[in-house]
Amino acid sequence: MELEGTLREHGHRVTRPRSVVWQVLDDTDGHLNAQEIADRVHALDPGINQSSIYRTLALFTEIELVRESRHGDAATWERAHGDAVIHLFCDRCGAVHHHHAPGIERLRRELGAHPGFVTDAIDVRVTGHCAHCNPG
Amino acid sequence: MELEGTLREHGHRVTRPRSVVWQVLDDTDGHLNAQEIADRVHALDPGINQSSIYRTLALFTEIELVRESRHGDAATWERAHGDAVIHLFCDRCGAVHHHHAPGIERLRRELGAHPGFVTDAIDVRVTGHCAHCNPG
DNA sequence: CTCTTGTTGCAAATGACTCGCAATACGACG
DNA sequence: CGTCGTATTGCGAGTCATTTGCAACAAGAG
Repeated sequence: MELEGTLREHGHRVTRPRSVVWQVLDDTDGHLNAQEIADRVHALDPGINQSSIYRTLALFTEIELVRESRHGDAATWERAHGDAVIHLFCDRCGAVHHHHAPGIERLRRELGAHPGFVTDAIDVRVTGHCAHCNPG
Repeated sequence: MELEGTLREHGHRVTRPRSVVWQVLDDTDGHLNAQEIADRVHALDPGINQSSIYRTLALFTEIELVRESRHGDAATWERAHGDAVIHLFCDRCGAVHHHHAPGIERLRRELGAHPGFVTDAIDVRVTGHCAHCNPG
């Protein structure tokens, strides 16, 4: 199991909050904010504390099980995924879509040639609106 | 003068806080956080209130004189600039470098062909470290 | 089963940012 | 240049998501 292995690998224990938070994120194909995560976690186990959820998300982010994004003042979390994915933020409905863009590898190569900086992660974020969220 | 013109254009007045905040941002070639902006503003005019600085930054962002970024939980502001610039965030010293990348236009064209989403702005952010900030 | 120590739940604290409101000062107009 | 209407400011008091201190708890090694 991915969760248990990664936790152990980093010297962490497998606990109830961690299992449940992971279950929620692993079941979701997209971004969730703190409220949404808390709601879903509490649906599975109402006894889990909000602080523990935050602590768990911070840990998962650190060991790269999940990815945290901030867009404007909204924080969201999603299962970690490779770089070659563009995030499309809809300014109308707030949804975050994914778009696979192999061109990012080309960008990475280009940056590799940039002598002043050593690239770690690339995050491409596009703002705009979904086709069905018509311009207001 | 760019500031006065843009403010007037949008029906806003030119005031002391706005002039001073603009002077600070316009004199800086890079990103500043709220603290740094406040310090520099107060060096020019200690009487300017922090709330006014925030309100001014929000206004400038809205009329696109400046650009606000969030990286992790840090908010920074810089003079607005076109899309074809990549932000390089150094995880060690916190600096934000710019890298001109015309390839972004190609990406924009590619996204234009994506039927489900209408692109507004593209923001490419790279994390890593400056060449002189050696890996720890 | 026992013991060590990483984790949790709770409640209080934090801190960046926002807001309400009376006082102020832009800048249009005469 | 004065006058005036209204946008904007300064101030202090909120707000609210997230963090933290700490005693109770439980994972999991032996």
